[in-house]
Amino acid sequence: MLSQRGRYALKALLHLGRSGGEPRGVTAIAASEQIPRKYLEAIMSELRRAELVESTRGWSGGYRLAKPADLITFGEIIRLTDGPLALLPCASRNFYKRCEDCVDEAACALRRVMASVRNQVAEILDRTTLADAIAGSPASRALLDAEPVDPGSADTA
Amino acid sequence: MLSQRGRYALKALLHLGRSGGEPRGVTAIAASEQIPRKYLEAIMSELRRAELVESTRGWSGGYRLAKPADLITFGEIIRLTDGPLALLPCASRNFYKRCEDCVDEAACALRRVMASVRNQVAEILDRTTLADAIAGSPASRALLDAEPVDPGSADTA
DNA sequence: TCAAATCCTATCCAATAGGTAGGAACTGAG
DNA sequence: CTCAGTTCCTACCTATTGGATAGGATTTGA
Ligand code: FES
Ligand code: FES
Repeated sequence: MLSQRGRYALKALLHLGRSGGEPRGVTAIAASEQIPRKYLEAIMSELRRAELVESTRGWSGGYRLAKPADLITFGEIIRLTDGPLALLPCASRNFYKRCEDCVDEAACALRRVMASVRNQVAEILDRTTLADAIAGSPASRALLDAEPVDPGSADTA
Repeated sequence: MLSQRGRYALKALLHLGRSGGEPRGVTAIAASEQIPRKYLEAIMSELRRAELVESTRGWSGGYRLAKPADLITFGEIIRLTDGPLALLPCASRNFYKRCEDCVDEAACALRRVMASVRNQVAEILDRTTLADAIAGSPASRALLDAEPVDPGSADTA
């Protein structure tokens, strides 16, 4: 399960994606998405430091996406807020860490299974963008149907 | 990421699966898998209460699997030790819980994406058994081989 | 009877999640 | 210039959880 913080971040970013390029204030987002205002403030600050959003202060300031919505993937957001997608450190690509107590990593049965899980998860989350989700997620729908992916069709961005 | 506890449980169960039907004591498992003995003791107790393993006490006692290794799936183990497979409560089948702050769940873009992730994860974990993993995971290998193209590299080799 | 095993209850500690408080700094409208 | 509305920053709080240990009661075969 991802953290509430991560869920809020995703909801806020989707909100921004829906709002075109207009800056939206934290207060507006918080009210609209039912997120505690002060908490969201901290989250947006983190997203800004990670350069997923840009901010303008003062008068009619607020936040907007730093990139087009079809260039921001769920994968990068979740990795930012919740860390690894993998179920085990040894099965993660971006946050790899050795399992101290596993004698032979290459032969570890557990790791093999978890690596395949990670691959499937990353496949979806790194391909699905905010724009996809907003549009009704055509990309993830293809994956949802559990058909082996046909490389020729269903091109995203 | 799953908890250390969950990882220990999986390692212990795999160990039992490899040991045929002979009971293995906690001390033996702990030493062999490099798990803190007293901690593993508590974990095994939980697995027994969940009827994944059976125990015999006294002289040459220990634990053994309560069912054949090809009838115990990773899914049920992980759900027991770490709860939901899904990334969001609203995307979980077995631990479903409504998102209080989401107005219209049926229209929630976030939920759609997360539901597709959950389906893929459950697909693997509910099909892969301890026996599969021990045998070199033929089931998960099939899924692993379905791994499509890397988004960053040249398409359709 | 004794040693080895499971079983049970109670702690303990550090880290994290989730959130709040209060205010400094910026910025356009008036 | 002033002011309201905004982001920004630091600090703090509390409950829960993860990970583990302590100490012993209970069972059981050699
Ligand atoms: S190497 Fe990570 S579980 Fe074995
Ligand atoms: S319904 Fe769960 S995130 Fe919207």
